[in-house]
Amino acid sequence: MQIATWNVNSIRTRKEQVLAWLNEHPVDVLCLQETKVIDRDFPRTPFESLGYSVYVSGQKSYNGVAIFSKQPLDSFHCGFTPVLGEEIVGNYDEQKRVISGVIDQVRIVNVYIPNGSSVGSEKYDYKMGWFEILNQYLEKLLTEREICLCGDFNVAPDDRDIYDPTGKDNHIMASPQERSAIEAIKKLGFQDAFRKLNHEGGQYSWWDYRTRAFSKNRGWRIDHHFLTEGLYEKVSNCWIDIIPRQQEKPSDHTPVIVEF
Amino acid sequence: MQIATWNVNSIRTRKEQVLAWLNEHPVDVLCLQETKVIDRDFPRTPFESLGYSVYVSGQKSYNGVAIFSKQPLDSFHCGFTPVLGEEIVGNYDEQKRVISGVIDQVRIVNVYIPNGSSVGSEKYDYKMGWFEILNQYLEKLLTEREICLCGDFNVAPDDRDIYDPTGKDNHIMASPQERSAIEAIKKLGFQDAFRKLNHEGGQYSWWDYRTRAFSKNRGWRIDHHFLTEGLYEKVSNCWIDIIPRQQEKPSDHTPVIVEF
DNA sequence: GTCGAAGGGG
DNA sequence: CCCCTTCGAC
Repeated sequence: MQIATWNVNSIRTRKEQVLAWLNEHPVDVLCLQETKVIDRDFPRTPFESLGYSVYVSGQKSYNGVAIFSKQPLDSFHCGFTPVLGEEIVGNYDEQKRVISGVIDQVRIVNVYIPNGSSVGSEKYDYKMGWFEILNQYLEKLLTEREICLCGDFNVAPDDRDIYDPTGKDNHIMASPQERSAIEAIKKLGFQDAFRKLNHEGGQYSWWDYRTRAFSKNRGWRIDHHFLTEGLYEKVSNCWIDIIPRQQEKPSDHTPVIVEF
Repeated sequence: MQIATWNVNSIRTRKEQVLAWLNEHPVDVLCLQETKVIDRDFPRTPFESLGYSVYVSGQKSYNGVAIFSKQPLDSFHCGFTPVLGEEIVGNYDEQKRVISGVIDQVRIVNVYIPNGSSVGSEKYDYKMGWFEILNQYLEKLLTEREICLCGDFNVAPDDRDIYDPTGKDNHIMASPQERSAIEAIKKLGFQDAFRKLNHEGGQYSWWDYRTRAFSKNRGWRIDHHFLTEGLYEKVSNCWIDIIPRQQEKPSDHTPVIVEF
């Protein structure tokens, strides 16, 4: 089974590129982030024509997640609330950042973790609060079955995951507190699929548009698959496909694919 | 000599299509309207690389005209003021709608005539006032040499030039007053090059984006070449190329070419 | 429908 | 740098 994750930065703008990529890489599951479209306007049909079942949870302008799956998903839900209840979740489901379903007794959890703006900002606090809810949500789901938790985490787990880590310890996506949140996920029993087979740095999944970072390969590895032990041990490959980032009008992220 | 006119609805957005068209149709002169860009930001270089001299008169967001010419232009000017003086022109040169130069003893006058919004509106009055100044401007230039007056006139000269003329006599681009303004130009000695060789209706140069008018061929012929007698008698062909209007992300207008 | 602008976001 | 929205224009 191949499961890919890709922050597409607007599915309507990236539709043709995603279709072309799926034709070349007919993965079993594709998890999308930043679809930026309400469910009614999601361009489902072309992906359904490719043989995918399409599951979406979107909002206007911002955020939004989706799962394309060759097999229909079981036990599908959106947001934290169906698992944790409104009491615990509060308003953390207002932004559409979580979508999940089960395929072959594996629960896929597709997340778009808040960016956090800058360390210490209000949005940073929201990010950290979001991680706490995510932790509780995962704890509940772990009682059921194996989990593939993937998506855009907006965190580079360690210094190998940044083109130049010097002076980045107070930088968003690299602060100790954000990395602790990743460690907490690992403590639950999740392991970084990419790091099973790739031990070197220098492989990235996101390059900032603003500084023309891609042409200088000033990237970050912030898109991940975190797997429970039963899946992790079966991982045969995990790689980043930078080709889509080289196209005309690309997303700032590029797909990451795990195979097990 | 071939002279084309094309309202491109933003030269920056249409750059590649105009380049592709010029490669297929290496006309001697291309007159553009609605370039929608200040002169500093006009993408001159790709057209110069094709062998054209580039003359521009643009403004931010709206209007804007340009001439591409295989031979450099003589006696080049922009607006009415160089010919009529500020006294007569008033503020009619604030909007960039006129550009002119001489090639092979022929004066090219490229115009983007105001749309006029709706009959009786303030913008309609501006359009009619603009026609009056144009008339005076042409009278002056007629003392010099033959003239090719071309561009987007925003007027369908007669009922053959509208897909369905019924009930259009109070419609913008078809009102008696606008058609009188075209008649006044003819009275100065100009003749509609397209009508020398095409007597039937049903050939259009503009189709509204809004109503998907192109797919239903609900068009208007509002882009013209008006020629003085010495040129008109030499006209060997005049045709509308609808291919560019069939492309992806087209302008709402398509090129019209005269040959003499 | 499509354009450019302006403003918010990353 | 690129996306989205809202706006006026045609």
